[in-house]
Amino acid sequence: MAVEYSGTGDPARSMALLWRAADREGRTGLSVDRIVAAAIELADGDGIAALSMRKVADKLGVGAMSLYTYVPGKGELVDLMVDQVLGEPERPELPASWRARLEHVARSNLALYRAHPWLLQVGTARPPMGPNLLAKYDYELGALEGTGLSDVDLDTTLTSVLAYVNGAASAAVESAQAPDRSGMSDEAWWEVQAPLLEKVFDPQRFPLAARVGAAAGEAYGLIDPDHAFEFGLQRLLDGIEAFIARN
Amino acid sequence: MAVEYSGTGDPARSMALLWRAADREGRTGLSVDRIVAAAIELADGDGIAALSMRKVADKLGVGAMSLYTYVPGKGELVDLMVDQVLGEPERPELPASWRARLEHVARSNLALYRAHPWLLQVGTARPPMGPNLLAKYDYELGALEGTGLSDVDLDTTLTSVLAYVNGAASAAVESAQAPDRSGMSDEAWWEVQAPLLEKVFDPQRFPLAARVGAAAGEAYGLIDPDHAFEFGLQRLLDGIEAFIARN
DNA sequence: GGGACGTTCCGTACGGCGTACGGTACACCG
DNA sequence: CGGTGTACCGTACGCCGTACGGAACGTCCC
Repeated sequence: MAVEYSGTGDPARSMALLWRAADREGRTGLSVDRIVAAAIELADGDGIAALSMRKVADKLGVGAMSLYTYVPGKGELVDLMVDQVLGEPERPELPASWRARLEHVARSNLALYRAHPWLLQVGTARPPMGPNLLAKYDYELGALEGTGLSDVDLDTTLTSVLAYVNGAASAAVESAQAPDRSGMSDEAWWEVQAPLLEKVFDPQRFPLAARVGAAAGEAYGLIDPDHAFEFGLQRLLDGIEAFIARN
Repeated sequence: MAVEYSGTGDPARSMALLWRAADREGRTGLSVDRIVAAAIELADGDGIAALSMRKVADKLGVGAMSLYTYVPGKGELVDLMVDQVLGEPERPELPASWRARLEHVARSNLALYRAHPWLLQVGTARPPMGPNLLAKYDYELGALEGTGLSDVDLDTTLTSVLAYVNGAASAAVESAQAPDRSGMSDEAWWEVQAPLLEKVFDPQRFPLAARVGAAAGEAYGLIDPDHAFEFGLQRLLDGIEAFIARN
């Protein structure tokens, strides 16, 4: 397994692609849009590890090298995929309370990660400055409008919430994928693991881990990653509420 | 870039490796420990994308296939790397206040991610149940001891903090790596990006993004990812404090 | 000392990857 | 109909993880 980073090619070319300047269509009907769509479909289904230029090309009934007429390389293709899916979530009028708005933003991001788990693997520093990223940023900032926070605090607060969502969504999404990926339910996994662990783990040495681990295992279903997501989100929003109140 | 998942081989073999049961040393001095150490060094330096069995073997002056005498495959090797680095942080006696303790836990995890950025890319569902993971869990639960929370809430609260740290550390670490990886400072990157963006971005359409983005850019240095990390952490802890108080 | 055996080490090979390079075949313009 | 630009893509290179089978070695028994 490795990690996908952004394209490092000509920034002007990348920007033109993101904003679909000079969008052509070849004689076989190939286009940037179709390539990006096929790539997203592949990554959604089999994970980003299974995304290859050859497979994208196969899916489109085209030779692998034909893709390079439209896209400079795989890095740039991933950038395009990212901006593309960032445009998917509907962005309805937001409710009146900032807290309900921010909750909506958080859950909508979770849903996006759920739909496209590979988003969690692509770097977010130096993001692809596409139209959908910008629209998303604008929309999400709107959640905090009217709270009286300074512009800088607005950005920082949103960043913190998105950081939390990223981390909690990682746990939730991975946990949801694990059974499929491994062909083993959580229960089955534990049934294999528990007796092995028992042989090497000394509860005397780590009493807290033993006690709390057992309690957490017992309560599984009540405290799965989805509930952990909501719990942490509410705590974070409580803290933000206090911050807003005292500002 | 792809993503590294855990080994999917024989769980008993994996467990034996993690706990170093039956640790041998070959005639060339090869051993699981030396392989894991070499792999960590490679991943720390060049990222997990640059970690390959052949490079690990080269580093040890050994043929690639020799590694497979000690380690079933790359997935298991990554598991071993993870448990190994989880054992690195010192775990001193914790301060008296739960809040100071939890802050310590959060910052210590950030430091770990900084030291081993590739940790952010490996899946955490179905974690490798090694000695150091368990020790870490036990130690970190200790931060919340004495707060009066139930065992289940203990686990959930810790999970939430770690989720936040994971997300915020992703941003901080990637942002710190970006200049090296791209050979371009943040300023240089913006100098290239800004004029391109100006051509396609309409501030009228996204007034909030334009205003706040400008303010955030202006304040950069004051609100870099490190400060965002601390800001969000304090908000989250504030929320947890309220939760503890009302429990 | 000699032989047998188990383990360690690894050369080779297979199927996959991203993509550089250069050629072919088509659409369009004159 | 001929010329030109571009879309398409076959081939090849250097990587990857690892299956397979053989070679080299340490150890033990006779």
